[in-house]
Amino acid sequence: MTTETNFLEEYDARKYPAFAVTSDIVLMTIRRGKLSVLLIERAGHPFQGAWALPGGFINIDESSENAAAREMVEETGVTVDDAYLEQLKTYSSPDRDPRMRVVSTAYIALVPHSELATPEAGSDAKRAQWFAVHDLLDPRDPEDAVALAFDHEQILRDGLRRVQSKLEYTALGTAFLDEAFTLADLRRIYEEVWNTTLHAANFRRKMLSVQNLLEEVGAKGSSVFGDGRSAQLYRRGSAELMYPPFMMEEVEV
Amino acid sequence: MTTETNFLEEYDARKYPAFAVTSDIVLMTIRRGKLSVLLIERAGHPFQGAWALPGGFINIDESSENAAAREMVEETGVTVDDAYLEQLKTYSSPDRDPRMRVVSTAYIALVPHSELATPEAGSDAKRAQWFAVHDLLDPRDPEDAVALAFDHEQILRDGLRRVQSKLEYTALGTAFLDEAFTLADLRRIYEEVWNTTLHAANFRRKMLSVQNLLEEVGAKGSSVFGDGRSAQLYRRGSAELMYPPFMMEEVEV
DNA sequence: ACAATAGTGTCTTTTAGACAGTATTTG
DNA sequence: CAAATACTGTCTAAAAGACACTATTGT
Repeated sequence: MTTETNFLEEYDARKYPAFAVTSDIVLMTIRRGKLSVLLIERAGHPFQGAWALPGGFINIDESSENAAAREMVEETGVTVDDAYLEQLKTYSSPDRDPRMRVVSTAYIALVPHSELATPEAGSDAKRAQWFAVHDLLDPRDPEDAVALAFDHEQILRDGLRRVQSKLEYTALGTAFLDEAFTLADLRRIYEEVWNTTLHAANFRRKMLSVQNLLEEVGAKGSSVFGDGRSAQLYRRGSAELMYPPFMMEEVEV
Repeated sequence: MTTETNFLEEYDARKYPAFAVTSDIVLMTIRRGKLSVLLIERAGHPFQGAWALPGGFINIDESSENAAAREMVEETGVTVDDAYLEQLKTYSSPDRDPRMRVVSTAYIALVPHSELATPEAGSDAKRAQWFAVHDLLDPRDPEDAVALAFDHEQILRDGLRRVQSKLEYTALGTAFLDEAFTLADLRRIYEEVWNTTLHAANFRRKMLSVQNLLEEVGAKGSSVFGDGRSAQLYRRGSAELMYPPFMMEEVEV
């Protein structure tokens, strides 16, 4: 921490504003065919009883990414090996937490649902629950409306948009799936994250046309919710990026 | 963590690790035809004499974005009205600053070069200088190599990549230009940021085909470095996004 | 056998890339 | 007028979208 002598004084932390720094995690999976996010019910004030993203304070000797991974294990039982983890954005509005000055770096975590322990397995006894993301953010039924604590609804919206756009030009969709999956499985990921329907034949042609994106695994299996003919299994290949990208429909202005 | 009711006490900042939080700014412009970044020579330890991104501690009552804008004015004379400002990423490795625990949120700022006061106009007397980004990050001449302080080279690389990819699907290129510009001006922005050459006729067709991306301004003018026939002037239109995108060449693997 | 989904082939439309050639303006 | 760049038109290749049809598997 310290190397020299005279500037130590000058940079004493007490001479600068001190902040609490947290990591919040947007943990998403496809559960029962729906894009879902894990939320935790707040036990204390403020926002008591409201739902919030899992997260917590980062330790003095760890990075915020490390903190995100640690909190995720503690609160959800998901370990980083299973999860894709990516920094989303940092939220620093001075009044985002009424108690104190907290700067929070949000992370996106994606997991195959099969990897998940029951959320209740977290070490502390807080109640955790999966929520369907689209129902929560754009409720058709008023009953689906959920009030999120702090600025967590904004964080969730930002996280959803990030995942949606990354599906366009990366192999990120596979992060929702087990190692071996069918093209129908992958297509359903796209359909659910984008909240749309896709043309199966064209989706196949597109995905298989990208070099090294997917590679066949030497077996056939049934798609997750299969009900007919079983299909070729694939695993993720070495290509990280799709070029040209596979774009969502243009957003209406 | 917290489950109790006397939360005020429990959330006292002194009970949690306290961090210094800073904002660093990747301020870029096209100067003399080259994509350039403003760096400041460090006066004190560590990395004394090395070049660093402008930035500084955020105040207890402001957001990190606000701090970035404020520091930019203080150190470079550029005000936010002139600049495009966007959060890049947060850097939080525990050993990124040898003196103390500092978490820094980096921002990208883009300005038309004509808007710039001389960098020396900053309030504190530190030396500021423009560097050509591509020469700095990928020096062909060993003389161009510049050692950046802290993890600022990584931040600059991340910032460059962000700007490069945003040119693909947004109207961000116009942030480098004055209000009225020619298609040749805009093309030169793309060429310089992507460090490539583009086909002028196809570039024109692409840009003009996106609805509301550019609108004619009722006059002709000469391109910034024009030497022949003068051209139609455009200003940025209402469209934020380009669909379909205008992609860089595929990155080699 | 039938239902259901996997997978193939092909036609059309759109977009990208290349490039020839004309039009205008500056010096 | 010459040099230089703006601008237009057109051909070709690649990719996207739509859709008909065949193949294979589970029940």
